[in-house]
Amino acid sequence: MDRELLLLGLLLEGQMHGYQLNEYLEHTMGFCTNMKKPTAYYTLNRLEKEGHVRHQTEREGKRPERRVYQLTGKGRAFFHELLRSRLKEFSRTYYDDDIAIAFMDRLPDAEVRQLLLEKRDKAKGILDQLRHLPGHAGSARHVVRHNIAHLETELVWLDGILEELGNAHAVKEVARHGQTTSRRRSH
Amino acid sequence: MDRELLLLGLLLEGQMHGYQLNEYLEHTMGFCTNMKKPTAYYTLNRLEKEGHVRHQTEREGKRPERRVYQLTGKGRAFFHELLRSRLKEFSRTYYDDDIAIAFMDRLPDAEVRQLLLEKRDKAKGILDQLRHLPGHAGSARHVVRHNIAHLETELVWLDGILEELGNAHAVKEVARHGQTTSRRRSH
DNA sequence: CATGTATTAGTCAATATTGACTAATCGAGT
DNA sequence: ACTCGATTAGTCAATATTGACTAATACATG
Repeated sequence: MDRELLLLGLLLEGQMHGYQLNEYLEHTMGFCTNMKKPTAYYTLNRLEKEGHVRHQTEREGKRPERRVYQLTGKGRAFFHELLRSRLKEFSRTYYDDDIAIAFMDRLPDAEVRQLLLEKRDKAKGILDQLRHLPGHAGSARHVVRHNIAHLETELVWLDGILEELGNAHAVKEVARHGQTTSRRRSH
Repeated sequence: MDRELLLLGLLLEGQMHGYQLNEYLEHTMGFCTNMKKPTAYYTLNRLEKEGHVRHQTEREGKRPERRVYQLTGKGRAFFHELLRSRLKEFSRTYYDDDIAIAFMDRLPDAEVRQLLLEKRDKAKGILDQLRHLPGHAGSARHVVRHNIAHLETELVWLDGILEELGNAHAVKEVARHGQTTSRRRSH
């Protein structure tokens, strides 16, 4: 993901210390990134080395020292450059789960059906979370709609596979009623 | 992505040497993974260290030595374990491009419109490639349909944004005709 | 006042990923 | 016979990512 763009974008709103940035990442931006804390610090260090951000240390009361980061002029320009380039590129998404799907015919249909039902539930859960997210303002709204749209597509696609598997199963059930044989061990 | 599952799955079909595996990855599986060569070798080494695959070296003619990899019994069991676990989990996809979308209101609408039109073209290009892919057999068919479905969703979503931007622009044009004032600066 | 738990603010070692490189052989054209 | 580009088979150094850890303060509660 575009870690640099994200951090620069957050700092564009005003200076922040590391902890605030990570709060923001995990809570407010959690619906569109999964960047972890050490990655944020790593990226901030890189941005600083390149002169896009700078920091001064401060402390509040007797709490540990903080680094308060802020954008430099160079950083602001870099943000806009990155933003333009990312808006016009399209980065193809590869779906992690596709690998398993590609090999699913290695397992008996009935078992695959059960497993995919579990997957479907989990996807549905995430979709519901997104739907009940407090309404985001501005462009963030598009991002929420984007993720909802893709999750809906995911469910429709999964249901398609499940139906195929279900029908195959039903057909087999019917066939079993017609003849007495019991077939199929699970490897 | 699930590099281990993919390599084990390929080796399930029969032994292969490194070059063949990478050919397969890049060409036959290119539509659902972007694993690169060094990653494949790295993963093979790990799988070997764990006893899931083994190799013997051979050479054909005077070509450089090859390592021919094959699954062990342990590897076969591990494949099925991984497969079950991946089929039932749902791994949330985070879209790289969302970060830029979240910040798009930092640029003037008209420019964003142009940039997103470029993005749309690129997405459409990939969709067309997928559509003209030679028909895959077995479960691979689901994977192709999966990716096509998501790309179609992507286009619909992009068109939604473009229409909003277009309309806003149109409204602005109309408004400018009606009154003389020009409103709305970006930020 | 002692103790446990949450918050704050990071670091570090281990792992994963890949662009760029090496180095040999082969085949086709000249 | 020689050269040039393609094929074959990897390696390596650099970069990116994160789980697990440290360490201090604050705050509640018996």
